[in-house]
Amino acid sequence: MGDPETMNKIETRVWTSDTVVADLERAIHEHRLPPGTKLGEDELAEAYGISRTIVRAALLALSHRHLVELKRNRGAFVAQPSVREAREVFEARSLLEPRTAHSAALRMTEAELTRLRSNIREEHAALDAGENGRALLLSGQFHVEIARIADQSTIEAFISQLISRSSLIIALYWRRRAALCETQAHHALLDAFANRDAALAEQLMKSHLLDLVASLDLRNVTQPPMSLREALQR
Amino acid sequence: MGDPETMNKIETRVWTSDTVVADLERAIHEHRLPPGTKLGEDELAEAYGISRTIVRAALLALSHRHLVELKRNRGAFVAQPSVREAREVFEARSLLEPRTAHSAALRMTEAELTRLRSNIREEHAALDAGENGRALLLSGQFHVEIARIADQSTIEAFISQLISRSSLIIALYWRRRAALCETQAHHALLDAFANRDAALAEQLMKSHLLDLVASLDLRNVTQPPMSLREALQR
DNA sequence: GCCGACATAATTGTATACAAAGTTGTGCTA
DNA sequence: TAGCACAACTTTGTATACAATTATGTCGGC
Repeated sequence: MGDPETMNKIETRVWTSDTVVADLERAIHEHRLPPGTKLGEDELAEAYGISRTIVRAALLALSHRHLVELKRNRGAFVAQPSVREAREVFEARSLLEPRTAHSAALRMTEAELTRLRSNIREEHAALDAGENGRALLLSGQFHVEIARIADQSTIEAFISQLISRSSLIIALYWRRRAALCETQAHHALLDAFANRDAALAEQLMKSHLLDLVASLDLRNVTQPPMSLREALQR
Repeated sequence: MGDPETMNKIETRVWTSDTVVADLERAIHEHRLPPGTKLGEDELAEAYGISRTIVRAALLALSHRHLVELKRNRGAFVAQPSVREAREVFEARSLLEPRTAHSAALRMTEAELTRLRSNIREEHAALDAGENGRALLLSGQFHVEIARIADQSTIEAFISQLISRSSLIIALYWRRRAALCETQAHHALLDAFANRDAALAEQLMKSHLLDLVASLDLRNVTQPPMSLREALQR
């Protein structure tokens, strides 16, 4: 594919294992790299202008977060969560996020409220601009931000992972319907936070997650591939 | 240090990244590798009879589980959770494990009950034999087994990680007192499971975790090192 | 005698070479 | 022509060589 210039990322930046992980995770979260996409080591190494060593470390990290599936002697692929895994992810979220929202409501400061408000605003703007991937990323960041405000970095790390995996789940199982319900739920949560109503925030988060699961098509039919690309690469 | 034979692991076994991770994780969990221990790459590579490539992958995996801390250009060390991190780990456990015990109670079969009973028996035997490390490992496996029975592999993975980290926390902050309370709590849980009393199991797990935190000395004094070895290697 | 700078050694970070496994394409046979 | 076997190619797995960074030990100056 042409000369290296065309496929390289920003030339000046130094890519380390962590920055490559962040870059790939973002791309996955935004659905620029859909589930099942092959992530060849040489391909990535050339794209980032680094050696396979760093790429492998990044892919290993992503596989530990269940965003990438490593098949021995076959390569790395963007993960394709099963229906089972999808249910499990949202089960885990339902255990973690409502209580975390509760804690966050009690610790919320004005500055943090402002941050959340601007997040919702950006998400809205992205939706209006038709940038669905970016909107989904921002929507996820809203949830992670709440965990951060709760000041529980361990739980935050779990939630962050679950949110990323949720993005893959949405890519696979989302049934196109109302896209606005998301931001509405976030608005409601924000009001609860603004009023420091922890109990309400907890309840709203719980409902929000149930709504999310309900908006998925988790019947076992058409389970694994859902795209012809997968049919040939597995 | 002498000829390679003396420091090698079992010669016949083929060590892969995953098996090395499991081996090291077990050693950490059993306190054979106490917090702060330097894990040199060449040292490990020679011990396992593999190259540094595999060792690095293993250390990377362990760092993602927060069992090993990687300091750039300094090396890998068995993690030393801060008081803050200790509190966070048990906060996360308190969100995950009680509900998981609830689910497990509803799904418990006779075979699984037998497994849990034998686990408690082995833990008792280990304690009697003075093998505290092994007892701690078995105690942790009891909790992970419950998550497995609940049939939620995603939550199980989180709990498994938290249990391993708890082992480090116990190594650092355990205040020597009653050592038997552990097995008593597990016995009580077992009875609840045997009676399929999900509500009771949930409550018992909640109490058990509170007792565990209470048995730790999480005052901020003497926080980081706690051993002279650390004083010089950081 | 104590402190700082420089040289040396040890350890980790990265790239690359080679080996192993898998995939694909071709040609032979039935 | 369909199916199988073999060979060439591609991609990943592992080891190792080299570079960069940090730690250590020594020497000289104050």
